[in-house]
Amino acid sequence: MTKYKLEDVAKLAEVSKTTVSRVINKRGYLSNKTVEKVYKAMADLNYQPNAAAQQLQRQHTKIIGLIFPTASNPFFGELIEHLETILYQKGYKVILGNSMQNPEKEEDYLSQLLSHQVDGLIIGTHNFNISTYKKYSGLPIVSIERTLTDEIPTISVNNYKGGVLATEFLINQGYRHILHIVGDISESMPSSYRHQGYLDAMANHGLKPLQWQISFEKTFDEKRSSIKKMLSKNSQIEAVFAGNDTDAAQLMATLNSEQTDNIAVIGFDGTRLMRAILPGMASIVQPIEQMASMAVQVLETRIKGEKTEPIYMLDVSLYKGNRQV
Amino acid sequence: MTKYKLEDVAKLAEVSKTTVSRVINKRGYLSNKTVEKVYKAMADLNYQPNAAAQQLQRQHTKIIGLIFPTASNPFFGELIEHLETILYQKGYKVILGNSMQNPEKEEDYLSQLLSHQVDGLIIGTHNFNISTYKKYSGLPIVSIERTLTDEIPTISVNNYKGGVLATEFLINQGYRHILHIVGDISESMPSSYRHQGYLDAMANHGLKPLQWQISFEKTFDEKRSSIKKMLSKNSQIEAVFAGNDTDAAQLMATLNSEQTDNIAVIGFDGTRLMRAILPGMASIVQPIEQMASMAVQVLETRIKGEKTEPIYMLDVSLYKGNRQV
DNA sequence: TTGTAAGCGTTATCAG
DNA sequence: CTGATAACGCTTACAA
Repeated sequence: MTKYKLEDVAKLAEVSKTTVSRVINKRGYLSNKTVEKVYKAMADLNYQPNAAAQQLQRQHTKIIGLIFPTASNPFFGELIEHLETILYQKGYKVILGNSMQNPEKEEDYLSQLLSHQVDGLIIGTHNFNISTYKKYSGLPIVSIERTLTDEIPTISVNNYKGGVLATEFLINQGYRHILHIVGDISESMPSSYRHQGYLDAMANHGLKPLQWQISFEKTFDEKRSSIKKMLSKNSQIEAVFAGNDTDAAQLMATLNSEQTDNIAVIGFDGTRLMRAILPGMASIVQPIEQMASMAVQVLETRIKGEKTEPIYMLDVSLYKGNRQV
Repeated sequence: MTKYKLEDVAKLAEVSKTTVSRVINKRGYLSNKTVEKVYKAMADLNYQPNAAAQQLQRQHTKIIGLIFPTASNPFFGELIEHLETILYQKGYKVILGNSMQNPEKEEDYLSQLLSHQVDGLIIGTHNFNISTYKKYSGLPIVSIERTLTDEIPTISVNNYKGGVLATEFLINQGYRHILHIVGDISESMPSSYRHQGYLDAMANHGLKPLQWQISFEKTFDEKRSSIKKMLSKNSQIEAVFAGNDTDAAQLMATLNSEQTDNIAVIGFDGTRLMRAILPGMASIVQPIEQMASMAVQVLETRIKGEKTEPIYMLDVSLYKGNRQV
């Protein structure tokens, strides 16, 4: 409420500002008597140090910036939650920015946050061409599932394997006309390898690939129309491998309402939420918590100025879905 | 990368620090010529002001703290996303803290963030007794769906009406044995009024209330066991009003897997996500975006030091669910 | 229209 | 063991 400063504490404890600072930071030699006096004074005033002053002096903020498309998608929601949890344990706070459908905002966050407002950045989005990121190379940035520049390390999963796993899961059940719903296609998205996995698995079994594109940024309403159009244009399909779980779930809802639940579906992400509320839906599960802790670990070595690998790839696994909960 | 300061820009542009500061903040009279020189110098150096120094001087941070149980629940995910979007437009950044199952963390965020690290706080959680909050009264805090102290304004929805609406929706379909799944019960949670609405609606129709408790903090696995137990102990029930959508969805999944889909279910929250992937599930929808903008609006008047109401109540509506998507 | 100097609240250096 | 004093990088009177 009323804002006290070091000086007020010092006065009350009848010592100097330096001494107070020392007891707060537990630095140097202090007599027990003064330590106690100071603690008492701090408690009496309910003193809290001014973060801005500390940051200015210490030259770091102990804040990490998180830039993701949206907090409302379960995958990002869970990722953000894990990141915050891990970072908090390490003494960091977290500034969150949602960049969805707003490249200017993304660039704004990048430049503002990096100017002494955060100690590092974890990015799971990018609406720019690589060149925009070039000027940030060398800074403590880690990217999740995006390729930004050669300098910025990427935390990724084995998307190719995921694509193969999903496709073969469907093929093994006897389906032949299998469609793949792809999201945004860009070389900077490792998720494109899911598509390659699908393509290769289909080819290996002599099957003809079919695909449909639904951009991640579309609203649910737009996605629903797109799904319906896809269904009406591909009457022969028997199974669908969706690029992510929400698309898969929306597809299942549509099939359900049209009594065509003989079409098999598999998604991608395997969040806790989706497996809890749609346990019957198969999915490729990403190790979200592991991705978060790897991202933090790599970011920390970056902050220390140490060398990191260009890419860290984690494993995925198949969740077959289970109607017998 | 290399960190430049005002002085470096000033030197390059051959003016004083003051002048550079003026052009950055567009304050006072400047000749076009100097303005341009300065802009050029800033661009050349890719200069970015030091946030800590600005904050120290200006005595505000333009950061708002958001403390919520978890980012991974769709309701909070969407709420957080809307809050971030609105706050960003108003020039604020957002520090996010998840407090779930960690009261110490919550208190830590409270005290740390309020000490000059943020200009205000939006809180959607509380693991404490009211007294802990007393010392923060008067500070720029707004709470969402929690009652903290008399001093802290609450943004809430008409939970009572929601409870009535949900219950009557089921009654009107002819169900008589209707169970209500309640979450955490505490006077500080306006959501308790959902329960009261249920109770009153049942009584008005001469029906006997039945309830089951599932704490919000439980894991999905724990919730699933609890749901199964509830089902086996209440074989006579025909319909369930769940306190939130994820519980409702998990219940539906369980019913589904046990071929007992003759039990009707209605949830509470009505997030975009849930309505998209489970369009068949009825729910009471909260106006999440409106709650976010109301929270920001009230917080801003608090920051200005102006008076606010103790409570702001928003309306809810019934989403009947729709199997014909 | 521009510059000088003081001050925001800490921490670090250097004396004592 | 403790205390002056000078930074940290910016904004803002007050002068010119």
